[in-house]
Amino acid sequence: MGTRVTLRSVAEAAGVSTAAVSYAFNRPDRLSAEMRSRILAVARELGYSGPDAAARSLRTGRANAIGVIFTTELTYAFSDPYVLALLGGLAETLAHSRTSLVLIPFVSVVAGLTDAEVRQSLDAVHRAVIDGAVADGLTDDHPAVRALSDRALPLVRSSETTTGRCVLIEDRQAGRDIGRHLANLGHRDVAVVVSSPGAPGRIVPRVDEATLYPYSRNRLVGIREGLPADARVRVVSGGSNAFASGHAAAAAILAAPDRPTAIAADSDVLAAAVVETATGLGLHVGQDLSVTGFDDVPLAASAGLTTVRQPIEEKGRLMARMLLDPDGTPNRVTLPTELVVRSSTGPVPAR
Amino acid sequence: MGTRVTLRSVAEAAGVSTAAVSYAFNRPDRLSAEMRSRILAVARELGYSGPDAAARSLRTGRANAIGVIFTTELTYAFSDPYVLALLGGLAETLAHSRTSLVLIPFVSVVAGLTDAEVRQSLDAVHRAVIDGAVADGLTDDHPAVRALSDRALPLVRSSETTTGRCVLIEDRQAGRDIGRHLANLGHRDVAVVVSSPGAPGRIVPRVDEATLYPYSRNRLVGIREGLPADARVRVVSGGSNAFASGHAAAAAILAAPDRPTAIAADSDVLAAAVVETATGLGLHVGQDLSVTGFDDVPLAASAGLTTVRQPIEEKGRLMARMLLDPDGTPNRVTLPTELVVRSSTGPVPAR
DNA sequence: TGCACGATGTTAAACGATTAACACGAGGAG
DNA sequence: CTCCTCGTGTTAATCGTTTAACATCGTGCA
Repeated sequence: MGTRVTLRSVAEAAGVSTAAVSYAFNRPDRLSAEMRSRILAVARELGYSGPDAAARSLRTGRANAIGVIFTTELTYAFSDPYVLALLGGLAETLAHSRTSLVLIPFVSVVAGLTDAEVRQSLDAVHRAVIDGAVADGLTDDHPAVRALSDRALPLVRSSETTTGRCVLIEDRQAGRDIGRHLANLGHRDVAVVVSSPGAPGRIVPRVDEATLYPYSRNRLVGIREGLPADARVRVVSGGSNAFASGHAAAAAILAAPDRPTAIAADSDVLAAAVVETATGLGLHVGQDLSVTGFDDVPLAASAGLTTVRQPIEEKGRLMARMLLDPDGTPNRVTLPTELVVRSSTGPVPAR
Repeated sequence: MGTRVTLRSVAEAAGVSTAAVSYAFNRPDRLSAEMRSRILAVARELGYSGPDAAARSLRTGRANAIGVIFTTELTYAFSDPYVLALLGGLAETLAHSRTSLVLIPFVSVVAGLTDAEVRQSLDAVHRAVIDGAVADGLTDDHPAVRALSDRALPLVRSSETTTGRCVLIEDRQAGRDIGRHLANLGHRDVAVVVSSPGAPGRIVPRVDEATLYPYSRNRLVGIREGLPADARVRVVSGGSNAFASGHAAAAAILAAPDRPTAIAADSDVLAAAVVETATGLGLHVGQDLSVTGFDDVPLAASAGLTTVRQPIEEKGRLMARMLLDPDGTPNRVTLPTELVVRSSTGPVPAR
């Protein structure tokens, strides 16, 4: 009574082998209908609810689940439209293959984490029972990525990697599109708000640019290329991809006496926050100040943001497919982006 | 070379027992520093990345993960602000206990699913390696809930249950608040848009009300109680909790020659869609037509929706805590709600 | 009649780890 | 000097399945 019901106890109660019970649950065709229903009857009677998930995973080597890990902490993730679109894409592909989505909480690698905290985070990565993982925006040397590839799990990433599989967009080219668009409008003084673990509003010195997320860095390089050589570009930390961070960054930028004529943000969320802040200061966005975003999430359209559209859901679908069917899919895919011009950008004001 | 590196192979290579290797990874205090570092060195050399997750789960009986299952399909879930808030709450509690969140794809039980599809869905529930689960809005007799409780997993729900643990809100009381509010404004003809698996826009006959989601049913009962006895109440299916469904339901309702003076929706998303549709038809919401929502998600404030606020994130936090610490938390909690009046409701138009 | 074959069960070897229980030697207390 | 304890390491049982390989038997076919 105190002991748990297992495959074995069912087998004993039914007077058959454990193999038979296993087949009854997994391979109906291997058993006569009569035997099968007898076994299932006994199982039901004993309150046996089918093979144990963990044991099954161990034995078969399959978990029927894939992990997901983000640059941002899980708690924030659910308010980030980019992440949501990606998850939506993943879920769509997974929906009909009885594969679950395991969201691994990873305390993001901001400064000042104790060793113990990092270790505990990594522990979650090690203990996740999964067949593969999707890592969004993480570099090769990110501890979580390392942990995953150490585990020899199939891994699909959304940033450049020489070793693994990835789904990319041309961040640099997209940056160039933005830079050129602003240049054509006459802008020569641009602030770039990058997603970065630092405190929002802080100026990112040139030497630190190497530490930015790869996509941020690439976009930044592109923006510089798209602008004339003599343009001024200041790089400002946008903190996490959230409204509050965007507000803080915008406030810092707009408080400067020689404020820029345009602000290019790393995401639509940040850009929308910049717009809000600017509007609050009495600025007319699209005239006094131009603002660009990135991603073209639904928010962008309603906020009238000029932005770069990337097919996020398609990215998710593709990543999932690359994980589920490693042989039927390429190692590396680059998806197209497109500059979408709306009302948040306009000619540089006549001084 | 072809064979996988395991705890055992490391032990052999290092000339120690498997126990020692296990301790090296799990219980540093059980080993001398020297021995431990020697073992870790050998492990690194062999490319051993730590104990296998599935084996560990089997042996310890812990998965370090909890499952989540919704009434809505996973693909839609990520665009449902209610779900996102709940997930946010869950994640918040889980963040620091190295527990992952397993999103189980369950093909929702709409009509016309083949047996095979349902079975496959249930399979995902059976195969999920988890320590417990959160089920949002599902009844006792939902197949997925049954599967979970058969597995004898701790389960926390957000709907009334005699047997298990749950976090509730007073749906009926909240409904009464809405009904009374509308009654005070003079409304006597109200359409209620309920979340239901049926096609949006369809009238739900009285006999079918028993099949609604429990929270829908309770709110509906409350609304009826809040309205005068002679008021007319028509119940309309809102389909899934998405804008498109809301539009369809609203279109159907507003097309009727004797259209109601107020529409009470089961969620803010549906309500916002109703507002859009009505506005598109030239109606002035708050004057020509009153609309109420439910949840008070961020969307509600910007849309000016009169709605009932429920503490969704708190719900999530609580559910997670009840799962992680079954002994330190009560079996059953009821959270408060509050009617929030905004501009989407107003006095019934003067005929 | 003989025989190969499909259908149906069983045997038993993994899968990769965790952890009581025990063994052993060194050092401290009495 | 003896006994107890503490720190380290090992032995071996166990977690609950899956599945190749084999045994058995009734059948259809030449």
